[in-house]
Amino acid sequence: MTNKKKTTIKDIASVLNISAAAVSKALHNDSRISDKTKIAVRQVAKNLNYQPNHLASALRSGKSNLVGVIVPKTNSNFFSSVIENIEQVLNKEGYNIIITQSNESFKKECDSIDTLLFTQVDGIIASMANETTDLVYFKKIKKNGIPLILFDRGENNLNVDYVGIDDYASSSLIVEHLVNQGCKRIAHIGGYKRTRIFNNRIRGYVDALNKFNLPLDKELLIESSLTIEDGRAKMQQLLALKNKPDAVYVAGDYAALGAQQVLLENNIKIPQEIALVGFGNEPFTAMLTPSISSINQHSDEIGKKAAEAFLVHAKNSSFTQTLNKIILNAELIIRDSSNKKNQ
Amino acid sequence: MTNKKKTTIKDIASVLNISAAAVSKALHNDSRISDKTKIAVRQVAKNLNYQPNHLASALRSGKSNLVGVIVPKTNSNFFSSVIENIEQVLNKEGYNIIITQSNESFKKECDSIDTLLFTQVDGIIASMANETTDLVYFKKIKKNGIPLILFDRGENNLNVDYVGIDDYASSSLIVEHLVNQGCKRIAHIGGYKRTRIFNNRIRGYVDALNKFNLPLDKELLIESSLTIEDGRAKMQQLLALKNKPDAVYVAGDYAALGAQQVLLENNIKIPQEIALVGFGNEPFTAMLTPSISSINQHSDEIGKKAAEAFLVHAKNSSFTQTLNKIILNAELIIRDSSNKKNQ
DNA sequence: TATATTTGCTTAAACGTTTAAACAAAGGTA
DNA sequence: TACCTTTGTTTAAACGTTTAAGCAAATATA
Repeated sequence: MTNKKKTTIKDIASVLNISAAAVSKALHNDSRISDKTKIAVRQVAKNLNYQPNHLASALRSGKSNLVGVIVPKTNSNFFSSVIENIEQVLNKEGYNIIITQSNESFKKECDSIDTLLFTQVDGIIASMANETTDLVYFKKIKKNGIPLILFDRGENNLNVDYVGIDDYASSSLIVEHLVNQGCKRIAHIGGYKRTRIFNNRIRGYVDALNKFNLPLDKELLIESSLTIEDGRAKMQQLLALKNKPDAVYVAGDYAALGAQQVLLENNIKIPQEIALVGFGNEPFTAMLTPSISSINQHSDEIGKKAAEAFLVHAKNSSFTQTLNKIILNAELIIRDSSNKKNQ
Repeated sequence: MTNKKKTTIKDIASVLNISAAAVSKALHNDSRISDKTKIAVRQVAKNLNYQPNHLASALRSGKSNLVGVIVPKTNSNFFSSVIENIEQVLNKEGYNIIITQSNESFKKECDSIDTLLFTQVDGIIASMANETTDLVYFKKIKKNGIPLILFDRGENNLNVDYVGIDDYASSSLIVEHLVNQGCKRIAHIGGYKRTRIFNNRIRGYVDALNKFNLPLDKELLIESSLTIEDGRAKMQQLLALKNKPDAVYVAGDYAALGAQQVLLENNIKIPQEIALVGFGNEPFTAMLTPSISSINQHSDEIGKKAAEAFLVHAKNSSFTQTLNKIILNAELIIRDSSNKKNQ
């Protein structure tokens, strides 16, 4: 009942009176081992409930078969779906993933990187914390010669692989849609400008306004942490303006939810008085009343592409990490919160 | 620029002209090594950017310092917060965690267990998938002699540690509160009865009705998967009754959100016509209009206690796994959705 | 002074695997 | 017959640590 010793290849070898090396080769289907031996080895392995010691093979081969994944927080559908897809692709190739949450904290992110390096992961796939501006720890990953793949929050000057959607074009899509709905004063509750993706969304917004000959009103462009709470606060700020907007484009769904609550509490009709568009296509956007239009970020594709990008490096050990952007087209899902024609 | 060989203790040893063993001991602050040598070793280690090889020490010591965590899905605040707290406690003790999501699928859960066993984790902390009724894979963990700690969805007959809240008493708290609000027909949209925690909530509900001399109407007791979508469906089912309820207690916040949407769409006043209570205290419950009353499951405490329970086993290697339930008192957070006095 | 203890290190084996090199036996080729 | 190839295996070293055992030198004890 107590800790019986684990079965090793030596145990199998001694049962069959062959060498441990032969067992190892038989289990790896080496062409120089006879079918007879292979079958016998597999049978004994099964009988003794043999489980290969991953640590020993990892030590010998210099590969841990572990990939680290760092996300700001797993509690959104976007990140949990990305992770799920990374896991799916990598498990098939014999890799396991270690997930860590940075909680949007720079310090926690640095700790996570140290931990993952210590654990000898074969690669790191990461989306950066909101706070992060100093890239020294990500450079440390590169210095260690470990493949680094960034996604979503990660576009930068590190010259590594990046997988994400076209944020600039997404903003354009949204503004165009709102203009088509007859909106003239379109506000943007954006993320922090220092984060590249949010900056791209802001640039896309500004350039699109320009394209449609709408003036840029600085009061209508606000930076936010994009939490529900901050979405509420920034919406209240917009409602306090003398000249209110007739549409609000929020760079995150949670903040859009907060904004919507404030609008509803103030009995403002959505989309007639103020139209609302979010970003991320979290499942709840479809379930709210009114449902919120949003940008589908293709979390499944992002996860798969990121995992595949890692595998490319893992297979060519002589890799040199260079800038390699994989940009997916995003898709605007139009729902009730911005669809006047449907009302 | 390319993969320079990693520094090992041998490199440090040869620089100082001492043995590798001395270096190892110096780094572990062995009392039999002189301060002079310790200081020199640490200095050289730093200069050469030495990173201990976790795989080698794990192989030698038979411990991987990895703990597997299996959750149904990370995308709720409850699970991501439990994970965060587990990580915090375990990192301090030198452990890293590997998180896997079962996606509520029995098969995926089994795969996760196999993967974690293969990775030689030192322990597994898990919350079971909705689908799981067959415990054969969890028994496999026990058979492997690896500590198993269950939390939230995991109460069962496996005779292992369990950390969770008092679901039975929570139901009682809710029913009592609703009775105090003057409700007489209290419905319960519960989870699947086969899952112990949901069964406990159902029993608590039934017994509490009895205690307050309210009749049990089978039409008002419904099993659900507790997703937003199913919460909507089950609420619609309740509204279709000739004799509608005047309160609904939903065993999960996401389903409660779905239920609330249906109520709002039907212009039913909350809580005056129908009062609503959820379960889990997801942050969004406080942000909705009306805010939803809910049960605080103390995710932080659950995470910490689960990690501590693992550490107890890890420190006494001669452990025998027995039933050890840690049940936390839950707390009812009363908000607008069930507070008539406030309206 | 002789003996015991402490200090500070070294040696060597071990953890469980993988793999290059060696080699015997069997079969093929000229 | 003499040599080459293929087949199927063994031997031994290696991956980077940890740790029990050993030992010489310094210090303490009587």
